[in-house]
Amino acid sequence: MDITESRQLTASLEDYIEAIFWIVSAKGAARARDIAKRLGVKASSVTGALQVLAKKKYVNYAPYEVVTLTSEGLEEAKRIIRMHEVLRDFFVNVLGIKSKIAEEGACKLEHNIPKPIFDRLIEFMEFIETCPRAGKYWTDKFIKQCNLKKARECEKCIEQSIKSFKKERTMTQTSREITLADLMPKEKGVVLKMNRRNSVTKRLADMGVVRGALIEVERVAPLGDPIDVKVKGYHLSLRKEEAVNIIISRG
Amino acid sequence: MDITESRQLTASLEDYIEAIFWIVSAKGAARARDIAKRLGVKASSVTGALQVLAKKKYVNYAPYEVVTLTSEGLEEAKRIIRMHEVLRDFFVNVLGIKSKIAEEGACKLEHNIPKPIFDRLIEFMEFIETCPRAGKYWTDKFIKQCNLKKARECEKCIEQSIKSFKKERTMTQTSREITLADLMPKEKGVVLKMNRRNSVTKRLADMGVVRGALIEVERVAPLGDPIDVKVKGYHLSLRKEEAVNIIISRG
DNA sequence: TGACATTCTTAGCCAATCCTAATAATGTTG
DNA sequence: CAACATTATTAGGATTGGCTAAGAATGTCA
Ligand SMILES: [Mn+2]
Ligand SMILES: [Mn+2]
Ligand SMILES: [Mn+2]
Ligand SMILES: [Mn+2]
Repeated sequence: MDITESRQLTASLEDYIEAIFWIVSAKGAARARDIAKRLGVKASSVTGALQVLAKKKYVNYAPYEVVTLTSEGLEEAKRIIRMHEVLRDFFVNVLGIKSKIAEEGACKLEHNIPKPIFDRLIEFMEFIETCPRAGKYWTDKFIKQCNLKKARECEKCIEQSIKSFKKERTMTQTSREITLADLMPKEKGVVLKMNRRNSVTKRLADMGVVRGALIEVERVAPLGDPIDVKVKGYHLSLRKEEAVNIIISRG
Repeated sequence: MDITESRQLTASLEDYIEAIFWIVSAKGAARARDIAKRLGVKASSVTGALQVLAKKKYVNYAPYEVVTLTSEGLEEAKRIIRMHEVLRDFFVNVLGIKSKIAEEGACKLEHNIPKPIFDRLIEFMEFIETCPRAGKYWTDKFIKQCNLKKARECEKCIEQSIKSFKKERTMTQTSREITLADLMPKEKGVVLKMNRRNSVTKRLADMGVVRGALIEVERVAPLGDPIDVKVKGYHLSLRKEEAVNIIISRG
């Protein structure tokens, strides 16, 4: 009925975009054969999918030539990969699932998750990481217990928990405020304050860099600029002058 | 290639089975129109699905007659509904998602979850409910925080947590052992011991009634027999003489 | 019982997504 | 550059799962 080309993406097409993204990341461009291999389909199926994706303007494609993503395609790829990674991290870090099964499961489910559930899952994972009553030790406890098929020793856990609560409390009281630029790769912090209000902070706020959010440093360039961080499943790249305006507490 | 009829079920067919189960539960038998309405498809699509399901032996079907599930169909229905309910309960009870979105999301995802992930999710939900460091108050805290978009007051939470840990510890020490038959509907307990080893306890063990498992009483018949319980997402019906052999601690 | 309404099935269509087999384009190498 | 290998596309087909439209079966009620 509508004359305009539908830009709708099916689960299958999303997987093609995802695959193309990763192959392009690794090799600069994707060939049909690479895509076929990665997705476990025949080359003729890839040609068909590419023609559809090209019509929808998600890929740059001409017969017998290599494939890249358009800017719209790149946007979609990032969206899909964010879904994939959040789910995978939940499976691995919280549920303690083995990496391979977690990847496969994430890639099956990533296309069907309602947005409110996805958003809340991210918040929940943050809550687990930052709440003093849970934390890494707590999830590890769960995973270990599952793998050992062993009853919990709550007595010990409670005692240790009370101790670490008290320690954390005194630490929190004495710890100085630092900025995001002070963190090393793999370190995490909780956003306390954003010093400037401008278009950049607004963009960050849309991505979830708000008071209370958990932020993780992924990479820091040699001269400390830019800084790659992860917030709410988004991978962001910040300039140092932006990072120093984000006041955080280590944790 | 294989001459035998495939019994493979697609996501769509699983939804038909699920729908038929609920309609039969409510009305004794399902008509094509009921199914069409529930799934939001046209009646002709239902006829097609029913013909496929009948060939695969999941439904009792003859043209113009009402539909019921075969015993294989019933088994599948229970499996699918267990998936659905576990996911829904995770979304509602842990993530604090609104019931309608949780139902829809569960029904989308239920067909694609790898078994190890599903199993571990159940264990994780049990862990949250039974670990003294988490518990209902903890998840409520998370949900409330999300809905109010309000920073956590960890100080208070920690203090209260320490207090309730100590209280729980003394309670646990003084509490007498009771059996599953002593619980009222909606009460939960953790399995401490199974007094008898026989085919019944073995069947229960397969369903997850083992030491440490969380078990919830759903309904108790007027004379206290049978007792409907939920364990690991399974709905089981136990006779009282079986229930008294399951030693639990309340909570 | 007969007319009309409702329900169900059939026939035919379409889109998505995979496949195989044949063919075309491209790359490699002596 | 010619022969051969590799890679990509096309053509044709199967399956799944929806749809509309037409008609058959069934139910209802005066
Ligand atoms: Mn994926
Ligand atoms: Mn995927
Ligand atoms: Mn369902
Ligand atoms: Mn479903």
